[in-house]
Amino acid sequence: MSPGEDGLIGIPFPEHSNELLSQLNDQRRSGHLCDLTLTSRGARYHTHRSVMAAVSLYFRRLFGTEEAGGEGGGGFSVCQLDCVAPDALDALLEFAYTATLTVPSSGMRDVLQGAQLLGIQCVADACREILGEEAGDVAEETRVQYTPPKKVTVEEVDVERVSRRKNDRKKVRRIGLNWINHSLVNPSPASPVSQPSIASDSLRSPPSTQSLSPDQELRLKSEWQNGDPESVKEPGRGAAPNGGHVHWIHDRPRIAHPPPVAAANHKPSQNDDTERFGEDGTFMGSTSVPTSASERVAVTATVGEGRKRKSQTPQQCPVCQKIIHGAGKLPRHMRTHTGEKPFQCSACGVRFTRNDKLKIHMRKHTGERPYPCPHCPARFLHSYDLKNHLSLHSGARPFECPLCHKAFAREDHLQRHRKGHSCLELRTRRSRRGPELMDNGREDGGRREPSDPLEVVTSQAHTSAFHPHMILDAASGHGVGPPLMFPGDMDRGRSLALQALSSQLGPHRLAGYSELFLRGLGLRGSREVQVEDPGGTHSPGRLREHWADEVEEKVGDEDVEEEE
DNA sequence: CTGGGGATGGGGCCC
DNA sequence: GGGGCCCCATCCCCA
Repeated sequence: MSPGEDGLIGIPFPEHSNELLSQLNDQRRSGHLCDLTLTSRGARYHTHRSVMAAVSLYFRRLFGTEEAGGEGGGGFSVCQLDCVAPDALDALLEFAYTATLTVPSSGMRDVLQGAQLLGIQCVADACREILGEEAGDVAEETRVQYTPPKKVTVEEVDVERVSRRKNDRKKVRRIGLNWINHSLVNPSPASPVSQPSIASDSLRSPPSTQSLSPDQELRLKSEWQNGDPESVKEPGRGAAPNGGHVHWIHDRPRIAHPPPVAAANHKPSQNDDTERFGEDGTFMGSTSVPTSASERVAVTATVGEGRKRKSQTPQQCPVCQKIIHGAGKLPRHMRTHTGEKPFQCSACGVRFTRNDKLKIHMRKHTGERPYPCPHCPARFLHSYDLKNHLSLHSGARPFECPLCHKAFAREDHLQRHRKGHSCLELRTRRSRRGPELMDNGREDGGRREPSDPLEVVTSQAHTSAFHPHMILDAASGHGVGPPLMFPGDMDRGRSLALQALSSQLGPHRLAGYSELFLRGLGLRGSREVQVEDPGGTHSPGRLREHWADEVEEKVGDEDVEEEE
């Protein structure tokens, strides 16, 4: 969706995905519209092909090859999965339809194996996390870890005991979105040791192989179609607990579908079903994998703007599809997927993925804190810590909440504030921004464009406050604004009201009704007075008008046009 | 909830 | 091209 398109208004419904999943789960439980039956050792589970294809790399590719073979995606199928324990299969189905994996700890290993066989990477990662295993350890059937049976909800698993908490979460998110797309580079999704081999293979692969030519793709598809079931039948690597097969039984009518029009040009990269956003949300550009040096340079030019010079030879991660800039950086990045930590502290044994991080860590043992504060005796391990610390001395709080105008010294604290529910104050219409407002020395007034689409959403989801400017901006067709969102339940009515209004008036007209509409929603009025100068013109936090003012500019322009 | 320190991943520069 | 070093952004944890 592009809110920037003229005349379009985008209204996200954040609950939609949950409701959709819930509906699908209801259908599954009732057997309604189920077009796929999974069997495991006599147990039968009705499900939906589309859901399984969405959640499982195995099914995705299986159905994908069917599609490519003109067999179509409809009909009814039975898939025999004796290599996946019934309980594990049940848990994985529950996960697919609820985004929550509930499994007794004693069955975690079965679930892990099932997840790996079916290519449900995020579940496999979570299981590994719980089992305390590195990727690839699973094949070591000799490892036995007994844990008392207890219910564990993976979605809510608190991995606070694990140092790599954030990374794992990120990894899960990334892989959940993108790993499936890696099917052609990793043609053995069912292999329990596939994940580490991905990395190592990719590291051995020349960069040119990271972008598959159509021929390569077709060849790999063929390999998958022909070879992968074999690999499943022969887990060989200790995968199948019973040495069983994954047996595909076709008993549905074949519906001939023409092969995808762009099959020959279809790349296994982001073009499929994921946006081209990096882990941090950076838009990777409209091209897929850069296949030539010039293309790579072009991508670099669009992605890396922070430094003076472009990075050298961006490479695409075969796992998460992210473009990694800089020569020699891909192996470093790959370790974030493999969990490999080759750098160990000789003093305490802690391991790190990167040598430079180990070096910083060693400062803890040596007592070295190379970043001293010039104003106080404080010293810091990281330069950025010093930077943060210096803001304390300066008193600068350049990061201000656009809604409650609370100022923060650190950007991440503002982000936390905005993502949380602490901002209950709504202050909207302010006097027009004057030139004095950019008084924090930053061109953007302390504002950073949210690079992560999720961040965009959460930014708008911030608090229960309804941010009218977003509507106006989107409706006015200026287009730079993110999509609309009314995050809280209390705003749902407003959302519905907006829908109704928009449907009657049309988005263009809606913009013209800004004042009326907002007044009707009771979102303007008394606040206007108190926000005229909430902090004093020269207060440290008077750096204001980030997102709000930016869109307010547009609103003002719109108003002028309306008056004219 | 906020302030502050630490951890971690990505990018740029350089050798 | 690989890797070291550094800076930066972001996240997590704790008080």
